[in-house]
This record gives sequence, C-alpha cells and structure tokens, in this order.
Amino acid sequence: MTEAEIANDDAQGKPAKETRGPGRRLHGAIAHKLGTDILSGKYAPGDILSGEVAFAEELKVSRSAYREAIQVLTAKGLVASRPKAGTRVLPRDRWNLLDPEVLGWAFAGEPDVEFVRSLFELRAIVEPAAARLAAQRRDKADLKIMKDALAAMRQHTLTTEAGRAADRDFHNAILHATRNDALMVLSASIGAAVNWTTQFKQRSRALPRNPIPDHVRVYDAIAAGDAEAAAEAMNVLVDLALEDTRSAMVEPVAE
Amino acid sequence: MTEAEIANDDAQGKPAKETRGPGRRLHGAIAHKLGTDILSGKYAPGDILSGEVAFAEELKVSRSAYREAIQVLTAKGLVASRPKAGTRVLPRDRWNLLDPEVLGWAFAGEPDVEFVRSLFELRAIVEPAAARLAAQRRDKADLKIMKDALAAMRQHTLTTEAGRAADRDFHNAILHATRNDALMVLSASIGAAVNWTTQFKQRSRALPRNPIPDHVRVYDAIAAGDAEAAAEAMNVLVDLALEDTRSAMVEPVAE
DNA sequence: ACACATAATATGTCGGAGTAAATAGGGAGA
DNA sequence: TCTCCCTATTTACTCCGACATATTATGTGT
Repeated sequence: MTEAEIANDDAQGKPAKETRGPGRRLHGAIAHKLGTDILSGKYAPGDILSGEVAFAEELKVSRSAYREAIQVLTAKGLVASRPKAGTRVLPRDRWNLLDPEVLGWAFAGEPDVEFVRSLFELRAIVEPAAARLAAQRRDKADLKIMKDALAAMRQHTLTTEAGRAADRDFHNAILHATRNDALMVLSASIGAAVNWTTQFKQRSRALPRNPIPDHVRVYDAIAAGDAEAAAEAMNVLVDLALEDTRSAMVEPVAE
Repeated sequence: MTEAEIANDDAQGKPAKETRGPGRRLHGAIAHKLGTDILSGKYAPGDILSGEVAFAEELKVSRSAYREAIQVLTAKGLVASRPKAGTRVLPRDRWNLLDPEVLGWAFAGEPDVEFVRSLFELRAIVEPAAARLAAQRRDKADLKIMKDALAAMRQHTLTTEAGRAADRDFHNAILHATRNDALMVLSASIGAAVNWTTQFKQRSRALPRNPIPDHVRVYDAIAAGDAEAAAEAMNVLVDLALEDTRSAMVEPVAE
C-alpha cells in the first residue's frame, strides 16, 4: 500500500498536531478569518475590503497569500474583485451557503437563527424523501452500515463526539442508499450544520427525548422495503429535530 | 448615484463584451480548463496533476496564475495539494457538485446521464415541497412576479432564451416565496442544470407537451393558498420534466 | 524491520511591470 | 452660464518570475 490517501488529515491523520486551527495553510487561515468576518456580518454586503496592499500589511502577510485567500472567497461567491473598484462583499443571495466551508464559517460565530431554521426545514424536506428512495434501492451492504451505526449510537449516546459521528453515519448511509449523487452532496453540507446544532443542544440542556427508537423505526421500514413507512418514520424524526432546534435557539444558551 | 454596483456583469452589464468566455481572468480560464477536464473524467479521482512548475510551463502561464486556479479548485473540493505528494484529484464524493460553477463545468462537456437524473430527482423532491411552503407564505409581490413570468413564458415559448429565463423566474419566485435561504441557494444551483437540459431537449426534438397549463395550475394553487394542491400540481410538473429528460437522454442527440 | 539522511516538491514571500477602470478635469456646444 | 462629452490621470487589481522555506516521500544504511 504505497499510495497513501491524501487529505485525510482531520479524519485519520495525526490528530495531535494541527487540530487547533482554522486552516493549516496560511491563505487558508486568512480565508477563514475573512470568511467568518463576512458571515458574522462584520463586513456587510456592498462593503469594500480596502486595498490589497493595505490588508496584506495589516495582516502581516504577503500580497500573494492575501490574494489566494481572496480567490477562495471569490470561488465561494462571497466577494468579487475588480480593478480600481476594490474587492466588495457580494449580496447574500450570491453566497454559496451550501458549501461545507462556508457553512462552517457561518457556525463559527453566532449563527443566524433564521438560517439554521431554513437548513432544518430543508432537511425535513429532503430526508424523508431520501428514506423513501433508500427503502426502494438499498442493498444488504447499506443495511449493515445502518445497523452498525445504530449500535454505535446506542452505545455512545449523542453526548459524545463518537455518538454524533454514528448519527451522521446512519443518515449518510441512508443518503448513500438512494444512489443519488446530488442528494449525497447535499447531505454532506447539511450534516455539518446538524452536527453543530446537536452539540449546541447539548450545551443548552439535556436531550428531551431518546432518539434511538425513532431511528430504529426508520431502519426497520427501510430494511422491510416499505417506502411510505420509511418516509413517515423519517418525517417524525426530522420534525422532532426541527422542533427541538427551534426551542433550543429561541432562548439563548446558558453561559 | 456614485456607487456603481459591482459584479452585475451577466445580469445587467454590457452584454456585448464579455459574453464569450469561460472566465475573464487568466486564473479563471485555467480553473475552467482544469475543472472541465476533471468533471469530464480526463483526470480521474486519485490522478495526480504532476508538478506545479511543469503545468505552468505547459499552459504557458506563470506559477501564480496556476496556483490561484488550484486554489479555486481546492475551494470547491475537486483537488487537494500536499508538499511532495503533488496535487491530486479528490474522490467524487468530496466534490462540491452543487456549486454553480462546478455544475457549469459538468455541463460543459458530455454531462453524465446518471448525474443529470440525480439532479432532476432532487428537483422532484424539493420543488413540490417548496410549492407547498410558498402557498402558505407568499405575499402579493410574489404572486405578481409569478404572474408576469407566466405571461412572458406564454409569449416567448421555451424555444427562446427569453422564454427559458421566464421559466427560471417563475420557479425562482416560488422558491423566494418560501422565505427559506437554503432552498433559494439550492434552487440557484439546480436552475442552471434545468436550464441546460431544457435547451438540450430543444436540440433533440420538439417539446412533446405544452408546459403552460401545468404551470398555471401551480400558480392558481399558490395564489389560492392551497398548500396540498400546490404541491400536487408541482409534482406532476417536475415528474413530467424528469420523464422527458430521461427519454431525451437515453437516445443521443441527433447530430 | 527500523531510523535516518536526502532529494523532490509544494508553500510562502517579495517587488515590479502591466492593465483595466473610475474619477476628475477641460473643452465644445446650447 | 450651464450641460454634456471626451480625454487624462490615478488607483487598484492582475500577472509575472525568482528566491527562501517547510514538509514529506523515498532510498539507504544499520
């Protein structure tokens, strides 16, 4: 096995070293800083990031590093640069909010309650339909992954990172069983938000309800190949999550 | 009004000048080339883009331009670079397929039939739910935009770009009426794909069915505030589109 | 099998030349 | 005198190539 996988840093790599920071590269760090600043509203749409040179000096980095960071932000639709005019923050509807990295920036600070709600609403739309498709298309390998994830959830509970990872695995397995690339990509984006909110809920209060039985119902329906039952079971699951999130966010987290 | 808006090029700017090309910047052009090459399968996941310097020389550009292009691709999850190891194409599930630019690259060459199907399947999931929400939350301004778009569709038909733009406007108006940011961003991505496929269908054969009455039914239900009827009407609309697309893609376009 | 040295390669830095565009200024016409 | 248009300057992004650094794959020796 001479061919080492690339870019598995955060998953299996050496967790001791670079677990700290935003981005391991310099321009990555710059992009993270500017990205969070934009997402948090420090720079509003229409604002201008004055001067390549000025910014590079202020951040004590070379112009190249700053430029590459700007390229990243441009690629994600956050800013646009034009000669003489400067680099401006684009209107919000141009932002690539489903980009996992942008999502991370959105949740780095104080996330917008309304936006979180919209994400969970989207999830409540997509996941039941995904469960329906999964019930029709899953094979034995899919079911095994779901079963294992379920077992891991039971063991670790959602209070631990391992438990949340198992939860993600379960939902990802369902998405994977749909055999739909677009759905899978979407799930990767939403998953990050859900995970964040899950630990947010942990901070605010104990889980008001044991989520395991609901997950089991979804699994049983998918295993049985009952599309409608799977959709319905997933429906109650995501509706509960949406409700929990709403109540958890209206009252600020106890400091 | 001294403050000119930035980056309105494709919408209202001077359409005479830069309507031609992939990207107006050099690194944008490089990114476009590499992006299409990756999406078309010329570079498969795991392949290595050998050598920063070698590539820069081959493309006759400076390393900076090449580097900035790589930053863009990295930001979209297509590639990852590590010292000594080179820049490798990431596995497909890491790609940001919902990014509008990536979507454009995917459709620049011969788009993957399976992927197009997955996009339309996603659309068939999302849009009916969006219509349901729109019926509950729309206001008079939303309805006016939909009505206007409908009139424009009637006038221009889907064979013209103006007609397709009206179609997009209609669907975007529905998404906007959901008051859901995540849905709107998603629609922006899907819209590009739908538009592309619409003109694809034009090339292959005449539209087998007049889409106007179906759209009118959706509008009426939303205007009436009947959520279930809106969802159902949209359902038949997107199901037809899915079906049309499937049949249009199985047989290659007549050259 | 393990540890170390080497070499290859990407990353970060720098300053300068080129270029596009917005603003300001001047000239012509009403 | 006022308005409009054209030109010129200035400003900021864009591109370039070279240098320095850090990291790590690979080979070598024990």
